[in-house]
Amino acid sequence: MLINIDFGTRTPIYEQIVLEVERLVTKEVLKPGEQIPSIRELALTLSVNPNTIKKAYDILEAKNIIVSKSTKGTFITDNIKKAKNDKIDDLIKKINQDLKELESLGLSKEEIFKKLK
Amino acid sequence: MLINIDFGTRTPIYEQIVLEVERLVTKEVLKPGEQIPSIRELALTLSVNPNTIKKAYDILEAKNIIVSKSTKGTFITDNIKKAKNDKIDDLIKKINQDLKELESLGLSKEEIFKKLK
Amino acid sequence: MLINIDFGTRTPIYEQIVLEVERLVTKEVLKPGEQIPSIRELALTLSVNPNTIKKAYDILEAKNIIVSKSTKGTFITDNIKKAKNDKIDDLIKKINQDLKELESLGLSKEEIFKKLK
Amino acid sequence: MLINIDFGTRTPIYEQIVLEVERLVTKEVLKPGEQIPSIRELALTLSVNPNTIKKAYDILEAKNIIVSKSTKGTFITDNIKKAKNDKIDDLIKKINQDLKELESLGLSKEEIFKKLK
DNA sequence: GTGGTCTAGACCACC
DNA sequence: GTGGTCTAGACCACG
Repeated sequence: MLINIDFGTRTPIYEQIVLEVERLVTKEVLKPGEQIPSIRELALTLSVNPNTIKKAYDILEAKNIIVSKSTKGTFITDNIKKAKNDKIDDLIKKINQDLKELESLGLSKEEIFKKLK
Repeated sequence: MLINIDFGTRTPIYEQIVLEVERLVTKEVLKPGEQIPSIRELALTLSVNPNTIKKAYDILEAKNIIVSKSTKGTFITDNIKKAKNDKIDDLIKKINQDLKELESLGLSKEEIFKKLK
Repeated sequence: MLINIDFGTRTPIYEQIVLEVERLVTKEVLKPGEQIPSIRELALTLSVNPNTIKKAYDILEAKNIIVSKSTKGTFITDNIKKAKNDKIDDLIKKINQDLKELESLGLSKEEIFKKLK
Repeated sequence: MLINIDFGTRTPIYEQIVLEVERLVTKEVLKPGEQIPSIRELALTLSVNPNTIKKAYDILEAKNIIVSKSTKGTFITDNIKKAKNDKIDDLIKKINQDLKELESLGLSKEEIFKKLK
């Protein structure tokens, strides 16, 4: 599982892991029903304390993104569309806030859109 | 000086102050050369420890947005245009990242722009 | 870490610490990636308040000389060459200013260079 | 009297005035026996508190660079050569320290002298 | 009164 | 244990 952790940033590691898993899910790299690494395994590959992985998995389970079946392993949930839509709404909201900010700095919509890729 | 602090948020107080001053400067509410409240004064009006204000002012000074003249007070720098341009560049960069993220989630440019205000 | 502090001088303690760490880095006593003492530890060995060490470390971090990783410790940055070159440029600049000053006092280049070691 | 003061620097104003007068004396812009501005006059032209000028003049008098004859005014001393030689020795000492520092950073004498103007 | 420095000590999240 | 934040309060030089 391709997860990037940035040590030395303010956002805690467990939160970064949550975000990374969400990212992989919404981009459909991880698909519904698919099994993800065990806590101990991921802890090793990321060089991170198992407690930290546990915390991240707990949060992901509370968000209905993963489900852990004891002794069997941990799996991606079936109801993924909601996660994806939430992500999209979040991004749209962020962009709209930034656009508002730019306009309040005196830029016109045309000027802004010219700068966007 | 109209500064709103949200206690009980993860972003530290001193950082909120930095952002608020930057906001007031980029929106030209605070103008070059203008004197801003003394450390003690702002500490009182915000009900915050003077050391916290000092830290915020230190960061703003490191960013060349204000200058502290001992025994005289603290003032907005003359070269403010850079601060404003930096802010704009930051925002544009953030938006472009979010747009890229949205496209990688399968949305077309048309779909995205329809949702923007 | 061999740091000498001169209490009872006009230059503040935190600044002396910054200079000492820079010195150790430019002289490659401290090497990229190396861990330096924790805030509390250095505070104890120098008999100085942790807040003072923190301030020094903050400045060094702003200068890209060290990075603080929460719960892990504080480390020397990888891009040290810049720090070293900055130091050299600083010194050259200082010397050139002093040379100019000496010439303006009526000394010829020959007279000056005779006095240098 | 051409004196430049940099407000907003760590070195106190009275000290800057002392240094400036010394500079003018060693460069023989101000000559032995010459009268310099009264405290009140200089205070006005520099927009500085008279107490500050007083403090600077006191120090300059203690250093035997000026002498104030009450009701007559303040004058440059006759024994100026010492002031000049002190200044030169100071500068040479500073340069030698910086040269040593540069060598300890691994630069050879040739490399250093190539960079000097 | 202004900014600048420093101490002592507390609390927090994270691991 | 680590770094990060914050408070309370003291002292200083300067003007």
